[in-house]
Amino acid sequence: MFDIKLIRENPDSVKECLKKKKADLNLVDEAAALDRSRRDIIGEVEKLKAENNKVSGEIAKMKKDGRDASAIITEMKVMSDRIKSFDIELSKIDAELNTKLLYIPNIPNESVPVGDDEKANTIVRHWGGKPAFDFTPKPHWEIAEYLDILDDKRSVKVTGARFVIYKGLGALLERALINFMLDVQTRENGYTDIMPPILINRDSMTGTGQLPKFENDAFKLTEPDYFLAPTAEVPVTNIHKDEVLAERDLPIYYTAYTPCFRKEAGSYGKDMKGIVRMHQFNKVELVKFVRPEDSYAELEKLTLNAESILQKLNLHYRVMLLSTGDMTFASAKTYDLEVWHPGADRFWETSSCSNFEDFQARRARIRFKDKDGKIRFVHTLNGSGLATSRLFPAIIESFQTKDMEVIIPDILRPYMGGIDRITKK
RNA sequence: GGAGAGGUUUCCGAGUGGUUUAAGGAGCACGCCUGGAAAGCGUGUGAGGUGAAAGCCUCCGAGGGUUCGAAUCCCUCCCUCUCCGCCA
Repeated sequence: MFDIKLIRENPDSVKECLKKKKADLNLVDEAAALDRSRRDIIGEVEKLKAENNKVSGEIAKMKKDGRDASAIITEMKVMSDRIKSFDIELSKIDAELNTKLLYIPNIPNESVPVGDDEKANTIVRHWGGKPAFDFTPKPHWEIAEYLDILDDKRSVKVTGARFVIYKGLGALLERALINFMLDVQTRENGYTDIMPPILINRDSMTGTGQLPKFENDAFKLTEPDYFLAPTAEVPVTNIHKDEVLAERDLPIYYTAYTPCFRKEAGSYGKDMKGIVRMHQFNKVELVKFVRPEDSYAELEKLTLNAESILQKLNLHYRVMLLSTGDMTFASAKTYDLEVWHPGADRFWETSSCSNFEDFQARRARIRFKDKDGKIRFVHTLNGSGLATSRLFPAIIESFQTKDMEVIIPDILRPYMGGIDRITKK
């Protein structure tokens, strides 16, 4: 949620910042105008209410003394009607203003490169190197089909396009990855394991910023008014919705595995091969609630926590700092981790690590009481740690052999009953 | 899904149309007392909005309604508990 006070105090610098994020700047002026009339009406109606409260007390006293109050009561009927019509007007303006604010994106941090799209993203660092092959590496869908570990034909019968069935050692590898990632984050990096609900109510979807603007991107139940979680970020961040935390509780680190559901609206026909763009995929998520003064240091740590998974798996990747035009609506700063897919001969985003500052906290009303007893919004962060739909292919493609076997990375073998490779049955 | 009972401030808990400006108690904070502590006594103790400030306004699960006036009466919804049904 955008802070109306920033708009009230300095609309021009707000617009300057939001321009970088390609926001509709009219929203700022419209919000400013609504804020002005809102406060005008509050001034009026509160004067009337104060008067009304005073006279009500007098009426009570007269009744008690057995005096006739009918003249004043008649007078107060008029007053009451005036108050009611002001209140109706006010709640209309409140709702309009609130809607405007919910459609304004977060302001990017100063360290974020300014640009229109992903071309302006900058490479922060590389890790590892492209694996060398003495043959042409195959894409994961060819290997997976040969090894019979993924089935994207029968999943169409069960559901439809962009769903996949993991089978046999494919399912085991998927399960191993999830367990391995959760173990690393809980045992080494201090995250608490969470298994949240995956059906989400409207208020929580609004809290993290998916609604109201991006309702078409989410799967939705007809009854009740619930959505399928597009990421564990939504249920996990909303755990502390409407709470005032103690400063000593911070920072809070949560990790959660959930399936994630996305409509991928607007991507028809794109990336149809393999499992990189599914309507349902698996992801381990990292979520943090921190003090505002710590949030940028915490973003660096969170990104390293996500990177550690790729390093332990010995997968080549790069860290990108997203430009203002490529960032999501709610984010103030985002690093993407892109893992190398040798068979596809390209990098694929497998993690997105963001600091939302107080944007989500304001929407979801997540606050803390600081040392001086002052109540402030926390900063929220999250990052994938990681998405298997991009990680599974990276493993299949990076560790393939000439005769289409897949060597299991050492660290995953204990999670797979000790097997060292996937071979054709 | 059915029947019943509930939801009040940090917590317990009173309140069934007008001195409720939400009693009382506990907890917490500060002060007095004390060699120190406990007990006792006193004072204070929520959030949001608005305003330069004093102050004022709003909030008793949520949203509507009745009334000059609602924690209190009416309607809808949500949640909790008990019993029944169903079920992994």
